[in-house]
Amino acid sequence: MNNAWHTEMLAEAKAGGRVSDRDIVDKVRRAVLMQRLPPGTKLPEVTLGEVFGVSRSVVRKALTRLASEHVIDQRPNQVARVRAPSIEETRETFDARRLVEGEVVALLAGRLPAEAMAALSEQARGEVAAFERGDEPARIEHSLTLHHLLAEHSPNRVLGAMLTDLVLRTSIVIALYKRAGLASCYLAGDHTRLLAHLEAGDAEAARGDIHDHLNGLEALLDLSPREARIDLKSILGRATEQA
Amino acid sequence: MNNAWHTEMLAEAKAGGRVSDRDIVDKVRRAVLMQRLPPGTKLPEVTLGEVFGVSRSVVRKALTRLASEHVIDQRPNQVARVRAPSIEETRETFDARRLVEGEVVALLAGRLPAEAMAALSEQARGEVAAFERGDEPARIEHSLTLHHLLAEHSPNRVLGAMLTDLVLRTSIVIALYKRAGLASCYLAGDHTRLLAHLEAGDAEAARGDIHDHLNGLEALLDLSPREARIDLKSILGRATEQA
DNA sequence: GGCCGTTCTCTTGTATACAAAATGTAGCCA
DNA sequence: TGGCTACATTTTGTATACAAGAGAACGGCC
Repeated sequence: MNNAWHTEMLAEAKAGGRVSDRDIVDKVRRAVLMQRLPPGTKLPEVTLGEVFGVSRSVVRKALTRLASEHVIDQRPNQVARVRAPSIEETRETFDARRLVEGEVVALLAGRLPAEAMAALSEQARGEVAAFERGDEPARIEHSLTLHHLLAEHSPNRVLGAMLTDLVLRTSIVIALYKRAGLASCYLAGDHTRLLAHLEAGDAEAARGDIHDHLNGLEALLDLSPREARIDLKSILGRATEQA
Repeated sequence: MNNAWHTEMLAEAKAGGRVSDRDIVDKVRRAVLMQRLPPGTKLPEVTLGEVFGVSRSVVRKALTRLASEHVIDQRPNQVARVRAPSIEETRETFDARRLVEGEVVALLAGRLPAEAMAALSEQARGEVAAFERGDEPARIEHSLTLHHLLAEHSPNRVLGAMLTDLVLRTSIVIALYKRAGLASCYLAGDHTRLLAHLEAGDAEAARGDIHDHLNGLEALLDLSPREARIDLKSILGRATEQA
């Protein structure tokens, strides 16, 4: 039984002091994003409770939130499991994000205050630096932050909230379906180009940048049906192994 | 203290036998949609528990789900309240729905199986009939079902789920901001026209139909800022009245 | 040897008890 | 009269106990 993540999370949890359901959500989400919790991993309520030092009440609330974020699957009378989005859903998630993020950046073009542009540029620069020194986790962090900033600054907050969700979901499937042997899902220049068009106020160019960026990202994934089956098997294998 | 809805819900609840969190979510959602629960109405956990004959555990789960559906506001250490979307959010919700539903119907054009088309037509016909006999609740029901069917048949299920959420949210704000004295928010022919274009497979025409339909709906609302203040006052008045 | 039913354990579903926070109220003082 | 503080009530946050269901292991049977 693989329960290495127990001790890892416990260490992080203790450092922060008291833990609330939000802490659990953040930690689990991060662990899924970083693939420390592979799809299919069971997340029993008592176990999580022991790990974080809280009762099942808090854990249950956290699990409910994680389910609404599409991070885990929660079925009645069954242990919650880390979700394994299908190939089909992956494609649909990318399509949805193209639509929503394209609209958001089009709305955003030429409207971003200087400080927001500066924050975005900082993330873009940080991503380049992290890539060049081979620090993939840090690069992902910067890239995620950049897109989350776009979502936060969306003039349309409803679309912004949707984008936040879609960014998380695409990140999860990228980690899941990243072509084996690929060190990084970095697309040089994409973010810089987008930021330039945003500052110039060219809405359609920005929308095009987003489309190109997401197409490029999707092309880095291995979404062939044959591989999908193999992946499914390994997921199921892992699931029983950790039961 | 106005607690008429207690007895009303209780009656409905008892009829169904055992109640689960899903039942509570459905009933409260419906009540909000039908404006039996005006914005600002407090929803204390114990009260709901007594009404439905369940403990706070179940109620809490239901409230969490309702909050994730944007039906209620849940703040820490505070009683849950029926949400009152602002004028600004109303406009943004309509914009988001135009984008998403437009894309969904564009994807759907020419791809709907005969049985699905038949189900959609039936709802459209039912809406006309309900309008003509002046049964507004039934008309709303048919209209809602029609749009939910569109969302369910979306080839892209991620967008479909988003559309389901947006349909609910727009329905709530329509009920909220409907111009006073307007008997119905019915736009004759809109749904029929859309269905014709869907069957003909004209994606862009269908997208246009959705844009027109939502523009027409939005035009029926009273979204002037001056009125907004008055509405806010009345909302606050109601909230204290029912405290 | 393989398949099926039973039991047994583990996990979730629900209810309740207690603690903490916030709100509302009354009384006091300037 | 107006505002403020202290108290009382209400309501949520958390933990725990018990019940019900699902899944796994075991034994019997074909």
